[in-house]
Amino acid sequence: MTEPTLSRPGRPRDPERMRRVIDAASRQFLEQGFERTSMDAVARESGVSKMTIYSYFPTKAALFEAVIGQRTDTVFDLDAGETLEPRAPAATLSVIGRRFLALMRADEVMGRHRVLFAAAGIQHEACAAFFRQGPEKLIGGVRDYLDQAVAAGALRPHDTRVAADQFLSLFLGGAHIRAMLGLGKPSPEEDARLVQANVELFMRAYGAT
Amino acid sequence: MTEPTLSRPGRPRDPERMRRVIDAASRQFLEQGFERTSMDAVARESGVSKMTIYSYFPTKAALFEAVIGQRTDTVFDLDAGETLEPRAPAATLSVIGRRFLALMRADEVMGRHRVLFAAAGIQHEACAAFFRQGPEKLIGGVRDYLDQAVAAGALRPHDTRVAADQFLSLFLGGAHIRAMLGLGKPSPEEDARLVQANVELFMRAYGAT
DNA sequence: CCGTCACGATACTTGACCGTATAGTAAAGT
DNA sequence: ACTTTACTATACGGTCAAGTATCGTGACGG
Repeated sequence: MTEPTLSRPGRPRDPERMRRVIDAASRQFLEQGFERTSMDAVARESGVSKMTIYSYFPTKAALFEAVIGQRTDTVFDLDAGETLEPRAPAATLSVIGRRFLALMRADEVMGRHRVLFAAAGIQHEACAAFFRQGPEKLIGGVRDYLDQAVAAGALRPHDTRVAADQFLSLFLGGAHIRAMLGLGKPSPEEDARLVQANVELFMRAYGAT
Repeated sequence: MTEPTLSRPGRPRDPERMRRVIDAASRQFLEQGFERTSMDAVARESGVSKMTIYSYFPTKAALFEAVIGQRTDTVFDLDAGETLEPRAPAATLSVIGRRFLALMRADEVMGRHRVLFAAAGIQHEACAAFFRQGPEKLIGGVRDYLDQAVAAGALRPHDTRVAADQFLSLFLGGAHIRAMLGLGKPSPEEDARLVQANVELFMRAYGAT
């Protein structure tokens, strides 16, 4: 908690500029990847001088890490909107599935996955941060819900951690790979059927009825 | 079926060279990605002059496509080794799961996925070819087996095509993402448990007993 | 109003890398 | 022998991009 205004001599920094840089860099990194994005292009799109960017971030990799750390926390809040009803797991899992699928179909999210997979050996810290704040947190959230449903007697999985992973992974099959390869996304109807099929599989296996 | 030896004048091509080039390019592309691989490095590693490479492939992208087309067909033959017994789906799916998991854990395969995801918007043809010969063919193979099992009365899925996709996607959860991000592979014991859990989920939902 | 810092504009340095050009050598046919 | 083709070695051209250097301007505090 340092002073918000340190009141140093000279002109203060403009936080708006920083935001514009991150926004432009985010768009370009996630759309074109790390190597194909140039600092000049980021400067041009953000309307900020390249020198200013380098005054914030010492190197291109640093800007990249800032982009990855950005917004990863706001990705997904399971409890947003509808409340998760422990006694109606089929309906609740449908909601979770629909929202997870909408998330995974977003261009920004697919871009993030692509660029981080490509950076696997090189940007270890960014990959680790993403995994913690993304997939791991999501699985944990679903697991928490499953625990409630088990406590309510509505589900009987062997292991809620494993079951949460299984449920979410069901949405990462052929259609997702196809989309990740840039070969087109499924229609909303196909996605709706996917949600239904996956919830049904899950409930058949782990339902208490 | 053209003549194997066309007997043209001049020195014949050395097929061994071509193979060495593809091998070196494959290793580097799948390990470091398209952009970070240089033609000079491929020439150095393969022990072949750069000019010779360009006499085979007009451009770097062409060499890349050749690498992708390569070996994609030999990836996975479902019927290799054990025969698939339609009356014992639990055991058979365990075998399929184990082998699919071994495939997905291979560095070469993960590299292929990484590099093709990264090439999503750029190398459309390579991505399409990979999807057809990889995931699509695999799902089709599992689906064929499920059809046999249904005919034998051992399984009752709603839709074998959907069920095959579901079964395979179960192996693409957190552990797979973690590995794809370069954060380490699970132990053989963890993978064995994963196979067991997934087969159990699948059999509970779709088993005929 | 003056020092200090933020920022823009732009040119520059440096290096990597794709693809080509050139000159010479090796291996096959006729 | 002579031609034709495959191949090596090496150097080169051209482009692009990361990061820097310089000069100028504008904003803020004391």
